[in-house]
Amino acid sequence: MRRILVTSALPNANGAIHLGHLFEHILTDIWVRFQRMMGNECYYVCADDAHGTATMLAAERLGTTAEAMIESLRAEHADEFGRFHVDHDNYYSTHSAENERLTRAIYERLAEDGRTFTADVEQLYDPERKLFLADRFVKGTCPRCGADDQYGDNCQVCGATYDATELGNPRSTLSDNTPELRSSDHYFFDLAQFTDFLREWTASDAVQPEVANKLGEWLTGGLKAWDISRDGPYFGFTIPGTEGKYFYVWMDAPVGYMASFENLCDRTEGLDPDDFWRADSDAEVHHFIGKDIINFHCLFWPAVLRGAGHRTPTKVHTHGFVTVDGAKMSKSRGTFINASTYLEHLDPEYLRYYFATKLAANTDDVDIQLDDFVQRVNSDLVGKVVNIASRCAGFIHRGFDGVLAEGMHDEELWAAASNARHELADLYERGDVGRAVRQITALADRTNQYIAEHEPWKHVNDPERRDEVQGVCSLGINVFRTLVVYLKPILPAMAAKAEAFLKVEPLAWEDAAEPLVAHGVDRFKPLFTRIDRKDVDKVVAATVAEAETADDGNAGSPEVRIDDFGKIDLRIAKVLDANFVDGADKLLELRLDLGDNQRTVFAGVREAYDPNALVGRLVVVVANLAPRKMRFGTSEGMVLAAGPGGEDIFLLSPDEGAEPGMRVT
RNA sequence: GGCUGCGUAGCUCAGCUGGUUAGAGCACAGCAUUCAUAAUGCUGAAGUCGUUGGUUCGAGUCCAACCGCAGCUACCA
Repeated sequence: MRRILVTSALPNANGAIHLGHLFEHILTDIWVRFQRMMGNECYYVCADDAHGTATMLAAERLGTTAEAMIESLRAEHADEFGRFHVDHDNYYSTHSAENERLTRAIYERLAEDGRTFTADVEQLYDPERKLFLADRFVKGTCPRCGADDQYGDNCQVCGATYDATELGNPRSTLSDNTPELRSSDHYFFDLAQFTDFLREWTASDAVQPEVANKLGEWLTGGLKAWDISRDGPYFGFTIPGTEGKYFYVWMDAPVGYMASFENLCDRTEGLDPDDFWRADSDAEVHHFIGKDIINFHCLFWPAVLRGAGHRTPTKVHTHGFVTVDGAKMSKSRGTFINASTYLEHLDPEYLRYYFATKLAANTDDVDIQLDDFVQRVNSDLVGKVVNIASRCAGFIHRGFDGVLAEGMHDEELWAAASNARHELADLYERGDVGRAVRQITALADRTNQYIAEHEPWKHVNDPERRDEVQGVCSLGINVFRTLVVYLKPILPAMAAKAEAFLKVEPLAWEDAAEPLVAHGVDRFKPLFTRIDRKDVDKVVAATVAEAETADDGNAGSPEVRIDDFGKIDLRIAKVLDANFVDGADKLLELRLDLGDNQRTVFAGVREAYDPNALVGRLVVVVANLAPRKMRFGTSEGMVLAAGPGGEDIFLLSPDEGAEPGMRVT
């Protein structure tokens, strides 16, 4: 028996679970369920990746603490994966005591052995927000082609790569201020020391060939040291022996796999993390990741493990990205589908099956075609596989008290179905699930042909041929049973219903070796209903609607024309009255004078302004904003303010002389 | 720009180390059938295998260039 620890990449703790995450977790879960059916001891852990500047900023925007935000999202993520039948043994967070201890221990070991060093780094700093700016938070002019509005790492126009410090006219995307150059000590992991080891490791079968090619590019180019520290403010773990220095999120994220597993071990008798992670462990560790993060998992992580005296991963399984109808997932097209939206309209097993048909052991992108999705599920599962049981069960019940025949009516067909377990196991093991599904549906085709050839409906009333009818339908049900075994890693809920129909214990892989003979089965009830294309359309429509109401205040705004701006009626208004709103911790209710009319507007400025201080002052409002029903009443406009939220909100007001009702142009 | 991968019937894909008229499923058309969640079976139509050159007795399969798509290009998670 193999002992296997499996992980999926850690979803970010500042966003919802969407199709991309589901693809990865479902494909991992299929592999895990297969291993368990084979009788292997297989643990599957994951966690939310909680750390980083982005988490900190997202929490600020929401006006809450990072800890509160990540815990509520963690619970939500775990619940949604569960509803897609993704069977994590533990869904934890990287912001945990276990992870902090493990990350520090690994770091200290690396530091003691001379695997790390410090160096002075010059970086852009936003004096207003008081933080060092990562590349994505700086924009400016490309130093090579002069294109404006480019991010701090590379130019979208000419493709040049550069340091953020080389940008012309840099500005912070967080505050729009001009950042200043500051230097700071950074801690580095000296990856180059592991070049020989990594060359060897990547040449083993630990990674797919195309991944090895990609890694070869970095290996021959020479490995750079990894900057594993960040200056505060940052949401993460502090580096031991420093002040205001934090571990970069990619230092503690993969350690989060170990931490999640350790947390599981703590509440599981007889399970010891060291059995899986010590250097000479004979257990297996498998990581499932997307191709965007192979450098972290196939260079950095194995080197860190090696340097810290742990075992290295048995295998990193890399997959491609999900596209929908041939294009990147898009909110406006309604294809950036969140788990929660999908669940409102469709059965999770539809998606699991469709993903399975697309799975291969390569890094190609996987395209979801919505029409194809509906057709494949309806035709393969309902029309072919489930149909076999559906059409045979009636005869067995009407003529034979629901009891299957003693022998196999067609030995050859039975052997084909039963023996397929060897090759299918091989395909599952390799991750070539799409090919496995094709072979499974081919078996279903063959079985439907077989039933059509023997026409049991013609002979069921002929006493001479009763045995034949029972034999044909019993074999049909037996083949169906093997198909359930083979599909069970993909369709656990359908398999459970089929097990109830067959009146058998939960099926294991080797159950396909022997048929059911002289065995009573239940009456047949539908195991699976067809997808209605209309429900798919509802998911798309709901996704579009979500995108329209979403607050994307941190995204870069598209260019607009003067007439676009003209559509917005901005007016000067005078605050007549301002009051707290019962039950709302962020809102104030404002009564505004717009010259020719008065309005009630709710503004999210409670944490920043005392209502009494607002009465009498002039503000700017969007006067033609569609009225919005809120929990506490209807808001008839929007008061303009700037700032990230919480206590840092700054109302706009006009210079002396402006009067209520004046239009802002 | 560099790099990695991909480009085969309307759609999803299979074609291993080059070798007879390029395969399957879905969709489509016709026929059959009615046991089954209008499910199933049979037959058929449909491809200059991204383009152009090359290697070879012979290339979808190897090489080169080009075109198109996706991704990566290391302090974005």
